[in-house]
Amino acid sequence: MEKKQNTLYVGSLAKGLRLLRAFDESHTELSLVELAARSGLDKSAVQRLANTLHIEGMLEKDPATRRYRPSHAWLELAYAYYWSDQLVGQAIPKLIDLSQEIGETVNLAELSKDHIIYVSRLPCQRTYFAATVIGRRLPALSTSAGRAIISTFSPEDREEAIETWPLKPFTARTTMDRATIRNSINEAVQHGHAISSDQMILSEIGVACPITGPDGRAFAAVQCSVSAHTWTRERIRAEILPRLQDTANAISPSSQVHRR
Amino acid sequence: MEKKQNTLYVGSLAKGLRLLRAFDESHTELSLVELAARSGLDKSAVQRLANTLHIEGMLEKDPATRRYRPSHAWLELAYAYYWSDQLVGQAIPKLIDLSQEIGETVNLAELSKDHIIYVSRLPCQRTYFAATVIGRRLPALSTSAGRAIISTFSPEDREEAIETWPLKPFTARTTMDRATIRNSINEAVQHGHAISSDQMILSEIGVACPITGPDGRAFAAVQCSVSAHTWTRERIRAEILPRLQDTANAISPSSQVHRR
DNA sequence: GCGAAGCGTATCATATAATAATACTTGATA
DNA sequence: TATCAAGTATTATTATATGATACGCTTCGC
Repeated sequence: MEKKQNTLYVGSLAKGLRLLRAFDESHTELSLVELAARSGLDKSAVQRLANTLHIEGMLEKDPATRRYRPSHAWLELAYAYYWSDQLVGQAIPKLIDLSQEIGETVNLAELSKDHIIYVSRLPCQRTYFAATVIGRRLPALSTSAGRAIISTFSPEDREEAIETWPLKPFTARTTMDRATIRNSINEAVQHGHAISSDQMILSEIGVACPITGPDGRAFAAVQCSVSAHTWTRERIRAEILPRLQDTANAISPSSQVHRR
Repeated sequence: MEKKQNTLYVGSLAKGLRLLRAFDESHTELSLVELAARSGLDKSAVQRLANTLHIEGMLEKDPATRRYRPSHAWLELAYAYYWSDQLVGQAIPKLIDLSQEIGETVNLAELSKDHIIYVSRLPCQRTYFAATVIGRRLPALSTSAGRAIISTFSPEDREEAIETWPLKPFTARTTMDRATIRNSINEAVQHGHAISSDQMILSEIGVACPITGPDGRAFAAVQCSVSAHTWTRERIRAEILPRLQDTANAISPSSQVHRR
């Protein structure tokens, strides 16, 4: 149809990947026609591709309903990812210590273009926003982790991020005003950490400290989510922040002993 | 080459998936020729397929070294998986409670053919086997979780599993003798839980209780990993087991209030 | 500092392998 | 029982993926 591009591009493979991406939090199992609808491919194509994915173990197929679901292979890919990500191995032990000390949920977030993605999560308190969020990708501007990371950018990059990176309302109180976000990030520049409330879930407060590279620019953040019902910003600053900051510093490559 | 099969099979897609699977714990980034070697495809094919995967955001490419790495998209797939797995959502809150109570690492494992796969992990103590293992797939016979699950099978299925399912030595002390494994599983049948030592890592003890479906057959297990340096089997039975068992029972669908 | 080897990149003629239309089967609904 | 929607199977056609080959850039050993 659309002559996609050069001869180094395998269209069938790309189409197959679109099928995988058709699954998300609100589409956990899909029928053939639903897959076709969501991927924009015709029924025949989906039939062939989904069948291939099934044979290759990438899609589970319910024999009764004929509907497709993600398979365990999707988790195996995550497993492979973890080994490939230097940061995760470095950070996990320190994150465990941290979560034990403060007794609250601790996350590791990485910058992924103009989003952040949660790479690691250590749930502690049983909170209602304790849903597993590993692999969740959120607009960087709307998260404490993203703002902490952006706060380490050069003024120009910072401004560009604030002006152009995407926003999406998740709660009624998600900040959609870029001026407000600019203030929040400026505060982060001052204090070395970012705090945000009610961005993803109501009455959730997030605190984050950037993990900086040798050049001082952050590419990840240690983040902590707590309930506004039991915490105030003041108490967070007093009780959580110091340890959070220490952990982030300890993880930052600039502070690492040079090895390997 | 080998005329794979019918017309409902898209070879290019399958080949692309083979590239993804070329990455594992010991192959975290691969060059073009390495990919070719590991996937069994020729250089040209890999060139095209890897390029496609890169364009589609499934592979990261280091501009300097030209080597490929898994991308964040691999985690997004895990995210989608979690939503599609009923059990995870049900289990997580209870697993959090459990890990808080006993203060040790708690895992959720599911049966995946003749392997088990770790679906969820709540690390607690900072142990040296605390490496993130979500998505790790291990021979069911070699794990406490696998044995706990098998122990709920009918005698015939149990025997078939013991005789035919794969084994692989991970440590010097991994049990490779099926008779010994049979004993272990028989014990699990008696007591409703399985304990194993030194199977994956030396001086690691695993305890697991099966999560059973309405038919009494297990498809998953709650598992707990502790260090043999601080725990004995007796103490595990006394202090961990009761709560572990309670948790597994609470998660088992047969015990759930009927909803949805 | 030179030659060779290894790797990534680019190009192209060819036929394989994916396509999309169509027809068949099944099972749910009313 | 008739109708419809969804899943499945088959086919001729051609577009699409193929893999051989050639080029250029690094890296290494001598």
